[in-house]
Amino acid sequence: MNLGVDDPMELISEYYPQFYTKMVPQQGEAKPRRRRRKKSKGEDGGGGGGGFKKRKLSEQQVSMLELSFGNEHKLESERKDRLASELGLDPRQVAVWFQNRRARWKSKKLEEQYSKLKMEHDSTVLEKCRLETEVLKLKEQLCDAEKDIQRLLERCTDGVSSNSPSTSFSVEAMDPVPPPFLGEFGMDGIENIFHFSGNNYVNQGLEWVNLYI
DNA sequence: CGGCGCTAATCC
DNA sequence: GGATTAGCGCCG
Repeated sequence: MNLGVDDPMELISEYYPQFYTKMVPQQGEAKPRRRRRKKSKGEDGGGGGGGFKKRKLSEQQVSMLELSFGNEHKLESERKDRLASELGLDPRQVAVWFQNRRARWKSKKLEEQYSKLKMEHDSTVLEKCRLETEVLKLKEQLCDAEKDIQRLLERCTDGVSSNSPSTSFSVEAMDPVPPPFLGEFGMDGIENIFHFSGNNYVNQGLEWVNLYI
């Protein structure tokens, strides 16, 4: 977002860097002092003493580096050396600054990805919930339709001789026990139901169920 | 070599 | 206490 630079002087510094940075003496004075004590390993003798103050880069230096980073996150050694001399820094400092900056950029991007993923997840959970209630609703409709069918069948078979084999046709077609692969949705005899009721809404509404079976 | 991860040290 | 600067070790 912020390509940075609210101060026009910093833009000028892009074109006259050596001039500009000369006016900004390193606030701690003291030339870049590396070699810092850390846990064990390779303590090269020499002057390795104690009082290293950590010099902070000046605002101008940082904004120049930011500008440069905005153009290109990688730092080829030519650019490194040029930047270093323009800013009056050790090339190593420039390299370190870019490394740290890349690390910050990466973790920021990671965080953005995370929150984006989280939002997607949340809305997916919401959608799942919505679909589950829809399933419930449709199951209820299905149940009602089955009851209607049952009632109509009973009405049909009432006045007719009960031991005629021809009367059992639809009752058997309406097997009330769902086949195992349809179990959860109880879609037994579903074609018969649709033919019978001609309920287009239910028909369309259940189309998606086919995706699950 | 330079990059990166990890981490200490330091600044604010 | 988070941000910044830097050292160290490892990898390609």
